[in-house]
Parts: sequence; structure tokens; C-alpha cells
Amino acid sequence: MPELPEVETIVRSLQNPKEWLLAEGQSMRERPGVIGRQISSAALHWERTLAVPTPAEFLQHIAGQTIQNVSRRGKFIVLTLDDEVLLFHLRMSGDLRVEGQSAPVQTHDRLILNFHDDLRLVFNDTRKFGRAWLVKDAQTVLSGLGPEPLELTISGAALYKRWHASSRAIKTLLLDQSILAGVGNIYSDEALFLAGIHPLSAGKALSIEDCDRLLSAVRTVLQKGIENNGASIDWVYRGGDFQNHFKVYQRTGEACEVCGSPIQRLVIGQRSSHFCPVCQPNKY
DNA sequence: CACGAGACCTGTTCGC
DNA sequence: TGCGAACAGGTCTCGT
Repeated sequence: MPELPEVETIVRSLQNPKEWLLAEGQSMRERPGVIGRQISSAALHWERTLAVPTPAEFLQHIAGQTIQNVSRRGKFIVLTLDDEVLLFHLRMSGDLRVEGQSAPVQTHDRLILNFHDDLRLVFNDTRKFGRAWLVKDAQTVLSGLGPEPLELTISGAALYKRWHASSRAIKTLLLDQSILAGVGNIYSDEALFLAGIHPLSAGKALSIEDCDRLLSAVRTVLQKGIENNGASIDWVYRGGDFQNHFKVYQRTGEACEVCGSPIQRLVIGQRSSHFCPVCQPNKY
């Protein structure tokens, strides 16, 4: 499910500033945040959800800690606790929700954190790919990530250095989290369309201008995704609206909004890629 | 070392 | 209708 905009949406809902909720006309009871809440106990229903430490150590260490902050790095959700950091990666089907402890446990709930005040935080993950880490230093988990695409510290020229050094398809390079953190299959396809770049283009075939334009396009689609609370497809992840703004993703055979050509689908690096053969001329 | 294929999982949809 | 194949927001690991 989740790429940067979906993860950002979840993080914002977990931060849940009171004023924002009131502006939306929602009460704390309907969309409670987790900052400031103290964990009383935890339950682990699928052991492999926990990357580190062991279940016994986790259950012992987590009890009594208060959530001091919630943030995002790439596609990771970072909960800062008193003594340690709890990180989640939702992978394909993970989700986090906050609810009362009397709510029924759901089929794919994998990890539950109970708070002292009758609320709980639940990690639900149908496909069991998601992971949680409880560590002293978040960097042990996050150190391999490239820069945040929405931060202004990264430039097209810096990406050109990485991309131009590779003969791999730019579609694959966009998914490489060590080059740029947070872009996934939906937003890479949408960004390549916006930039007018064919997904099979080799990194080394891109000019600096191409890289500038592609970084701008990545930022544009990520921002639009965030503004629309992410994308909701199928049964996974609810509340987002960006699926109604896709130009190419999962639109195989439909007419390109710009030129009318049928959108095509290709498998690149074992991921499906959607593109307009006319607006994104092949230059690899 | 860089790259691609397979593995990890469950659920839905598509084609015969 | 039934049943297997294909496919799904991601990333590790292993072999070449």
C-alpha cells in the first residue's frame, strides 16, 4: 500500500494536533493521536512482525514508555519513546490505527500497544510483510536511506550523479530507496509521466535537465498525493483520494489525458510500469 | 559489485 | 460455478 504520501497521512493522523481535528469537525474520540500517551502493555500476534529485539525483550522494554513524538523518514514511521525508538515499515499491506481497547480485535492485527487511558495502537497487516523495530538508535534502521525528496537539500544535479552512473532503467532507480527515500510504484509512474520520461530510459541516458525535471515531477506528485491524503486502492488503506487523480497508474488501455494514446503497461524490475508511449518517448 | 530472480504472505480478480 | 493463474502500495537474500 503505502508510499511516502500514505505514510505521511498516517503520521499526521497519529500526531493529531487538537486544533487540526477541531477544524475538521472531529472529536478526540474519533481520531485520537498518540503523542503523550503511555504504553501499559503490548501483544504480539505474529512474531515475525518484530524485526528486533526478541518478543520477550520487546514486551518488557515497551511497557511504561511514553510516546514523545511521531515522524516519518522515507516510508518508515518513527515513534520516539522515552528510552528507545519504535519504527514501523508498512510494506505492502500494513496500517496503523488508534481505537478503544473494547473494540474487537481484527483478523490481521499483528501487534497491539495498549495505552494507560483505554486507547490502543494497532498494527494491522494482511500480507505479513510489514516490520517493527525497537532500537536505541533509529539510525541503525534508517542509515541506508537516501535523501527526502521533499526537502530542498537535494537537487537534480545531485541525483544526476547517482542516476547517470547507472545503466539501469530510471523506473528501477526511482524505486531505489538508497538514492531517494519514499517513492514507490504509483508515484514513480506518475512522476515519469509528468516529466515526459520513458520508464525504461537508462539512468546514464538522462541529462541534467531531465533529472531536474524528474525531481520536480516527483515533488509535484508527492505533494498532490499528500494533499489528497494518499491513494486508496482495493481493500487496502482507506480515506485517500489520490487514486482519482492517476494519469497512468493502473490505467492500461485507457486514453492518455494529454494526447489520447492508449496507456501501456510493461514489467520493469518485476514491477508493473504504466506510461504513455507518445508523451514519454523511448530514449534508452 | 551490480543486477535479476526468487522469497516472503494473503486476498481479489481474471480467464478458461 | 469452479479453479488455477496473475496480480497487488515493498524490500531482503541469494546466485551469477
